[in-house]
Amino acid sequence: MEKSEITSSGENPRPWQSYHTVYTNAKAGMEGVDKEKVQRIVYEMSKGSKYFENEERKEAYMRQKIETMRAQCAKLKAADVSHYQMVADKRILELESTRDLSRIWLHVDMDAFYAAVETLSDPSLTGKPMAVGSMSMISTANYEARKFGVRAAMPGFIARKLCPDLIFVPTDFNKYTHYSDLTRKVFQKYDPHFMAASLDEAYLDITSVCKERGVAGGEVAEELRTRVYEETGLTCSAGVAPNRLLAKVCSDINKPNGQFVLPNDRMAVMTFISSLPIRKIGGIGKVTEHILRDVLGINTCEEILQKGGFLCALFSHSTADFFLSVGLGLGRTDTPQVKFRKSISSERTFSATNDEALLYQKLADIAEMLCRDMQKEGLRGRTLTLKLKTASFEVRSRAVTLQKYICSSEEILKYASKLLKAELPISLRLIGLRVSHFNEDKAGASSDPTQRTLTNFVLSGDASRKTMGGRSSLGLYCSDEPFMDDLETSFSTDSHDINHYETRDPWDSTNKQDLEDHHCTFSNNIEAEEAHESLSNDIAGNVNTADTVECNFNSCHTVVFESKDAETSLPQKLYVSNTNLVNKEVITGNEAVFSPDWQYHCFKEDDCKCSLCGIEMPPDFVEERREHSDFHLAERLQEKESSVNSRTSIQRQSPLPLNTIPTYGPGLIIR
DNA sequence: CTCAGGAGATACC
DNA sequence: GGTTAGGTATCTCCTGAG
Repeated sequence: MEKSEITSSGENPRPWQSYHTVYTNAKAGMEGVDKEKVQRIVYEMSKGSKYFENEERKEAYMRQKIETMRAQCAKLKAADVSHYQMVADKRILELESTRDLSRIWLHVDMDAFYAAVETLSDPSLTGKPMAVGSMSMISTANYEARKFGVRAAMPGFIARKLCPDLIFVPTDFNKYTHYSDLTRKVFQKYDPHFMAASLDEAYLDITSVCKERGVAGGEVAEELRTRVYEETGLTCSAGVAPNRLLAKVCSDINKPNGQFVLPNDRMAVMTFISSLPIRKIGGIGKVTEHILRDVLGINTCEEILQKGGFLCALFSHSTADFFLSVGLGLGRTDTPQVKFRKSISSERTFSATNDEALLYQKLADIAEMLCRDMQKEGLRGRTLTLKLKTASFEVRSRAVTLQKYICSSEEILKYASKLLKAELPISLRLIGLRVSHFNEDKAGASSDPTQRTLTNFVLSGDASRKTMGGRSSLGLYCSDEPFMDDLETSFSTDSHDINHYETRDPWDSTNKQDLEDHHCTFSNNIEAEEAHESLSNDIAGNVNTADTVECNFNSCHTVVFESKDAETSLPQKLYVSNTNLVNKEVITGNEAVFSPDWQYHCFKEDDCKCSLCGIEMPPDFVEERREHSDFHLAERLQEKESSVNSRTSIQRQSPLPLNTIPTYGPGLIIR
């Protein structure tokens, strides 16, 4: 860490040098900037503010972390050092053996995207320093503004100080989405499975294009950039390399409106990576850069390999692996087939207040916004996280995982209020809400088969393996394709109607018929006690839970049936995973292996008693009855499956018809 | 011991 | 005149339950 010199009087003549911000990192277009001046202005504008004080706290925390790690290093004996060196050497060999130089990846990055789009719609902005954003935060600055040190993630008032003539343009996502779509149409022609990383960035596997046309990656990149310009009037930069991690680094080299090609050659890669500052690597940010530099003296990727032993000694397995891969210039070369959203959130900053009525009002507004966003995508989740930022910029989060999936603003607000209540009194400047753990998402799909939910059981189609001494579905399907389990989660979006018995509300003590609630967790004792009362009223064990399902279900089924969504009344389709049966028995219009209305069979109209097992449920337990029916459906599937057991070939394929593949907003990969 | 969940931190655009 | 975003993902560490 660079230390500012201290004068004999104890005064630090250049205190700004030790004020580290994210925007001191070199960015394209900022080469000629007087960094010292920028840092001084940033420091002076920030000094004394609550934000600044918080940054200092964070900085102190980081320094402490660094000290601790240095001490750890110092404690290592010679024997430890050689041991970890061996561990690292072995790991490096293993990682090296995974090197794949067969693919050609292209990373496209639009130049100052938002700013460029704004200039397109208002040509009078051309040549003038301009930033998209507000006085509190800037999203993007054009190259004229960057000359002054203005950049993304910088507050507008500081930017204005750096560049008094700076023009501010408010963000307009509709506009950016429109242009983003235009660029994506071009990308699609080069790689129909391209990965959109955000509105303005994408990864394309151009291996086939290069082979088919007998041209080099650089030529394809040139052509693609020209076409993007023709279609949109916007320039972009590109990087061509053997993997995505390197392609991303390469696209930044000749920005703006340029490209850089790294050949698919091990020597070329190693030479390229050796002198590369670690901060250029995606995933290594301000903090990691400082830690690696101040603890181990690592500045370049080459030095990562030299310090491999220490990295293995200090960091977790996965983190050390990541660092070593970076040192070797390795990165992902596969094309994930699906990538699903794992959470959805909404947050707002406002002027700090401790007025409780006001805070609840803000909370209600956010719950409403989040609910709207969730409805757009038909999402329901069971974990709700409240995010708070205090007036002193301290960030806290409080979460609760429910036994049912929620999506209405009333429900969100109900639980969010309880979480907030426990924090009062408090002065806040931000409130946020996040919902995660969507139906059967990856995190919800327990790897413990005894904890699997009914849906998971049906969807994964692997039920039999448990009793047959086989491997879990993850093991079978995902051994060499890590995204296959994502594929399974894909069904979750539409599957909330065939669900398990986790419907109880930990805070609803009026629910006398609640089922067992072993997995619910609470964020604070008050609520837990309240819920405990409720739990004591439970009639436990009166219904078989999904956990008890015995599994003789051996892969290979696609079942499609429709039901009505309880909230929206919209028909919901559920696709149960499958293989051979896909073409033979199912996809014939809306026909399903099991009749669509089968799920209601075990409860006759107005009858609260299950015709199959005799269990009774109260008249208003509509949802619960349907879920109970689903349970029997699973049993039927199981029986059906045992009769077709001989068909074992597993050819996983997405059972989602094209038009049902959900599309997501910016930042998500659409496959 | 393993797993799920909670909390905080980090990173990227 | 004061003013430092919003959305998503991932990792680590910790804790309680089974």
